[in-house]
Amino acid sequence: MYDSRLKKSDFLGNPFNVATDVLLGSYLCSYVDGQLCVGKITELEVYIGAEDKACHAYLNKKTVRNAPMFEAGGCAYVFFVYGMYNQFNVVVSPQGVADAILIRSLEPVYGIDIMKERRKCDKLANLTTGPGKLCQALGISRDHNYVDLCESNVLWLVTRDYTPQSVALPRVGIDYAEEYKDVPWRFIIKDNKFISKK
DNA sequence: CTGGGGATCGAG
DNA sequence: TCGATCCCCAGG
Repeated sequence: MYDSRLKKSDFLGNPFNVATDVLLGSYLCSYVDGQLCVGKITELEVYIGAEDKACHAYLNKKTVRNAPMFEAGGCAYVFFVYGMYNQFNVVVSPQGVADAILIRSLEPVYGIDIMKERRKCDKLANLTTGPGKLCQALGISRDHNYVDLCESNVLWLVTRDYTPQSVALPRVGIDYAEEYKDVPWRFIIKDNKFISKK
């Protein structure tokens, strides 16, 4: 189990299809400090470089920080915010197109004791329900920026084993994004309780 | 609700 | 070089 990896071509379709038909319900796996952790992706957000005011690469503007977004689909983009948290994104689309999917919540599947230790928290529902929390729980840091999720033995993705029903919602924490503030580009697994916000 | 915390990037 | 701002979270 957990050996049926997502492959390069899985990341190259329309970003919204990749989000709901490939990534939602698939498994994010990390092997950090000798510890395997696995979580099912229950919540994510789509960011589109060319037009999206909430996207780091709005207007395809490339900077040192967002450069990974311009890599080909399957690349990891990890960035640091608010002085203490990391956020993990899966880059999608072909090289040169700066689209990415922010992973917002997971349902813990394996390595739960390690997650509890890293998070200094015993409550299952609080381990991975937020983009900063899940990075902490799985040991994801900026060391993993640019990791090739199709090849890495540190951070990778495994195909989902069923087709979850998805629900579209507005994205979180982007009040500055004007007309893109309320677009329903956040997707969750219907009726799953491992979600960051109602 | 509040504020900590540090990297980032564009303005000057 | 500086400083406003940031795809958040824990604690009260």
